[in-house]
Amino acid sequence: MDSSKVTIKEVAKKAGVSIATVSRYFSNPASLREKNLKKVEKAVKELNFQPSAYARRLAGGKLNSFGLIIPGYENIFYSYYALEIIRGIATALEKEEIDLHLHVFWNKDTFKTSLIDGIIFADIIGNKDQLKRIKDEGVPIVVINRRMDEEELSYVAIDNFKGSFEATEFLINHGHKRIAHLAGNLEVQCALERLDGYKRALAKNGISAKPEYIKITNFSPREARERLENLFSLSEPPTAIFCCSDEVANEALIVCDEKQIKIPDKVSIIGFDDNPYCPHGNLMLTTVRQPLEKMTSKGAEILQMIIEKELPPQRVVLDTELVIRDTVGFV
Amino acid sequence: MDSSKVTIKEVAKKAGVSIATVSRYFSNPASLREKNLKKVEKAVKELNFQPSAYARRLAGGKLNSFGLIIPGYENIFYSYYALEIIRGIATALEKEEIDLHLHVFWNKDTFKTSLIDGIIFADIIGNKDQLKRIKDEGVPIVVINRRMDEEELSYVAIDNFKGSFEATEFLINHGHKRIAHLAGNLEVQCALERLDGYKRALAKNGISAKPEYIKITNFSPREARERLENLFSLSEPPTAIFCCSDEVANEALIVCDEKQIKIPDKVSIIGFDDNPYCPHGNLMLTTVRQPLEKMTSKGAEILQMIIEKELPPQRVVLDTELVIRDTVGFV
DNA sequence: CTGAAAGCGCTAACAG
DNA sequence: CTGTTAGCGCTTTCAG
Repeated sequence: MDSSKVTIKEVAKKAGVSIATVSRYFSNPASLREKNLKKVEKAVKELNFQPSAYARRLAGGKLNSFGLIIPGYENIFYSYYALEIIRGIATALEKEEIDLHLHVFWNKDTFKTSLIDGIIFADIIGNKDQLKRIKDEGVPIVVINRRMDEEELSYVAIDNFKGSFEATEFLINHGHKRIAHLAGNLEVQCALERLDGYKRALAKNGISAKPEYIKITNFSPREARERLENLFSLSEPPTAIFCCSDEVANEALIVCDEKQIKIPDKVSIIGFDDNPYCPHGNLMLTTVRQPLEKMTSKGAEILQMIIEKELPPQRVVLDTELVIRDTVGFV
Repeated sequence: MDSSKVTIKEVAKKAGVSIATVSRYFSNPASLREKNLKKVEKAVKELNFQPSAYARRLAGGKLNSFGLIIPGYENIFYSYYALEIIRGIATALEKEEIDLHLHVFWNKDTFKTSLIDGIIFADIIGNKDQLKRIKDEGVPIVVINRRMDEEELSYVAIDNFKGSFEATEFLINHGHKRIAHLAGNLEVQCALERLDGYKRALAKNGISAKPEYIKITNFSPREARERLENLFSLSEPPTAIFCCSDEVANEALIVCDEKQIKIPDKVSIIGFDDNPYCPHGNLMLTTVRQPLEKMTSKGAEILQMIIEKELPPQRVVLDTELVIRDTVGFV
């Protein structure tokens, strides 16, 4: 029953045709005469033949396998974000019978491009050199969750600036003036954009951004907790906190709980992500939803297009959506 | 800069040696003369050469790529479980510079075994035929999270029976007699084992298992909610609920919250998983922790061993650990 | 529409 | 220790 060695040759023999015909059966069945088609079909079935992907690739074909590279930086790989990306891409590719070759970039660039037809980068954090190398090899690439205008590259990003701007204005429209921002690591593009959106909204509405209201958390709940302690011990504590992620916002909810600070009466909170894994009791978090699913499906789609026909870099920026729930009140 | 076409031939030419020598440089550098080694090294660097994984494989080498097949059944792929498996395997393989080829089994068996050196199955649910086919092809296999004693297969499983038994006895030792069980889908082996453990603990302690206390939830919080309503409307509602997963247990906590049923005073609850994504406000769930990380690392390790040298099926069963927190009280 | 034949890039005997 | 050579399984001209 060991069919591991079934090759195109045996199929050809069994079907009484040449191996070229068997090959055509897979690549262009319409070009076969009805009779031969049937014969090959039968032989393939009986031998349980599956063409070897690598031999195929070696001979110039496709592997039907996309790479997905996720930065290991700051445990991004262990975050909700990474999870959604993996799911989204896998789900999008499934329809096309394309497999996902998952790779985490820790610090050495060990990715083997010979195992894939194209690559999706989930953000670029600390692996710019890798990106360059792979690009130089001529491998089709799509970058996700990050604008890449400086390069000749396709990307699908999210308008973090706008999302952040809207969220902050939402707070301002509720009468808040003392608005803090728990920012992410500013080496990460989206964190920077979110900070910018926040600042811009403040500026536009004539509120000066106080440095003591801006805290870097690196997206980590634990660090967020420290910054929060800080914020609440200010002589003029903020009445609203705009957080770089739901995980951070969730930590804020917990800290407020502990301190008996009533939400949204005393403090308003907005998150970013719309992460379903962050439900805090009965309080539903007001947050900025990222269209992660759309981003991944679009990314997968673009990569396929690029591979199919040579195209100029495709650039897509997706809008976020403010999801209004329970954690913002009027001041 | 397009190095996509750099082959072993060009490296050989540049280094002034034969392609065989270049090949040896990668497979067994120690066999080269110092001088040639240096020459090849230099050429490889300058040309930025990376051997083609598929050509290598075709010629009898390894791909250094493991497949991971996750059943799509009942959205398992979208669960905490799947996430942990992916992370665990990817992390374990990273050290060995082995890549992960991720594949979700939805309903068609489309997995291409020619893209991997070996396969890890994350449970077998609805894809027994696929397992059989791949096994027949002679591909090295490890099954994770499922005993496979009926087959000649390696596996790393978890002792669900024992974990469940201990949890139920823990409840009994707290004086509970009316203990309900929210079970998972019984087509899933671990769900069945958990139910068995529960029944056995009851039996051992002279408590008869009431059918109305055993509810199937399919691991779904939404279904759990319905069953819970059911349970609480019984003339003799349970004083303790042992749940098949933390997600289900979490739903139980929420429902109790809504119904103002005090935990653990009025009802005790135990989950299964120790899923960090299920924190319910300040109440910490008492639960059975599964050693998922150990399971994945062990699985990856075994697969490597099997590939290295032909071994008889390796069978490992890991213990769970009861994590005592806030949700179980005396009756 | 079909078959023969020339590789794709690499490994692994086999000679030297 | 190193080079030569015969494939690995498949695709793709090129004739027929």
